[in-house]
Amino acid sequence: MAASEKTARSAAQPVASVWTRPRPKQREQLSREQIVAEAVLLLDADGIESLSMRKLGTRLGAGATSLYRHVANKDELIELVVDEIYGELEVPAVTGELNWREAAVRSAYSVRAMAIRHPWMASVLGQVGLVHLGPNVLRMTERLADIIATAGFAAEEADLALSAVFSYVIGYATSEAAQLSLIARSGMTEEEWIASLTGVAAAATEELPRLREGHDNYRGKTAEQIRGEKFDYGLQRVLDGLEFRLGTLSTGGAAK
Amino acid sequence: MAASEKTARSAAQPVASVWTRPRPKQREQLSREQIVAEAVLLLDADGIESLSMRKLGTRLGAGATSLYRHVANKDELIELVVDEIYGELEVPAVTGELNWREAAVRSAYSVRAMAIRHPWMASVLGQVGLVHLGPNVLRMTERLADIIATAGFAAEEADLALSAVFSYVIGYATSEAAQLSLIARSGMTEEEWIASLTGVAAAATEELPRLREGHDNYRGKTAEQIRGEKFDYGLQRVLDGLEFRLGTLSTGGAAK
DNA sequence: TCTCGTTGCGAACACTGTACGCACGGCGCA
DNA sequence: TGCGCCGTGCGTACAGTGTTCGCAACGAGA
Repeated sequence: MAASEKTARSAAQPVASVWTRPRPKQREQLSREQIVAEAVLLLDADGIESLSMRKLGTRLGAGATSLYRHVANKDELIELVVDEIYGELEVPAVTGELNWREAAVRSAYSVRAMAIRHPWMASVLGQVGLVHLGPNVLRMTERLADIIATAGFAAEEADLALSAVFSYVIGYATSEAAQLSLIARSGMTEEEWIASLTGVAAAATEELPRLREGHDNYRGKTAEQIRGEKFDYGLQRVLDGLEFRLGTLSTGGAAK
Repeated sequence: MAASEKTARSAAQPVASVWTRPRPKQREQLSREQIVAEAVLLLDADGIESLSMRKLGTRLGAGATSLYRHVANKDELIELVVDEIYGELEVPAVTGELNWREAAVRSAYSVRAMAIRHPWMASVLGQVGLVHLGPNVLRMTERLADIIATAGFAAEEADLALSAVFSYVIGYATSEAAQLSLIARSGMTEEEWIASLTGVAAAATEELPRLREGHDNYRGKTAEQIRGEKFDYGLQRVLDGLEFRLGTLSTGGAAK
């Protein structure tokens, strides 16, 4: 729109009247925060492959290349966006009423909710890694480490334990998110999608009895229920494993 | 271009000699297998963002658009590539000498090795999901389900247990792979990269004591050792959790 | 020998990320 | 008040991208 204003100005109205002047130009400043926020909106709405600098620019009422005054790269923009999203996570502190396991469970569910809210994160995490440490990522990691430490892990083991839980949660959540965004792109509901998929795979699974067994137990539950139960089951097993390890530590036996 | 070549040919060399003939044209048939294999080579060498249809075409001595005779899409190509890589996994069967836990460990290590061999898989898995079932993915999943089943999980729980292990392994391996490919792109060695990173983050971690603690325990080990130990620790905890669950099942108590 | 389906491929289109240089507005200083 | 400068927006341009379309050439079958 800025373009049309300008060409109209110079072509149709060469006279420099006050009224046809370039328009006070608004000059409404862009800001990095604004850009990141709008990028999140666009990503949530249309997914990762629809994020282009030009589209983002016009959404902000700005030219495409204006963004580069506030952001070095598209890659840098994505890093900022990732950290922004990590800022949404709720990692509770361990208190008298909330033991470490409950705190860990809540944090895990917060991560999963984040992945479902922003399914494009799945495609982005594999590219950017988890290590590009924005302030929010750092803060969250610190608080998670705190939960693990209060569980009773010594400093040299806490990092390992944290990585165990986090890997499970991220692995499950990103798989789930990737699947959901795949479904969304297909335009079906989740149940339709699963039906069409099992229909196609029925022939293939004939000589794959185990998979067939697994799928038969899902009757009568919504797909969302299943996903939730699956997540919780794995999470409880991981935490069980860590608690078991704590037990062997306190009784003096050093496990492998 | 073809037009100019052709006119040049017919103009400068109107005689239809055997040697000046249009070239037997080679016509060396492309095949889907060839294309996928070359794509894997290119991905391994230069990473995901260097995979373009034109580049892949020229590598195969073919025009860019010729590939579309054998592959519908770039997306479809990537699906094929993913399945191809899954075909590399070694998932042993449970035997008398190899109990389920050992078989699971070997499978897990095979997945991790795959992710390190092909770090671009990390960026791709988040986009394509794990569900786009090529034959190799199906076969592997079936064999993993088999391992879990022989562990003693009933049909309705086996799927949950499988998902737990798989999520952890995928989560860890993709994080690791993403980190490694990030390092590779930076041109440093892994140790240099870590050093530069901790240097930058030193100021930030001052008020984040837990993170600082964690990092101090890594002295005297190579980065590769650390990654390996971390992976193994989490894996053992997940398997511990599943074994614990098996115990509560056999003694009759139904856990939450 | 002729025809037909299959395959390769050049040209073209709509987009992408991004470098460059110009124009403009507000701010500090004379 | 005037002036110059710096930060900002943005038009233009370039090299690449995925993909479509239509043409040309080939091998096989009639």
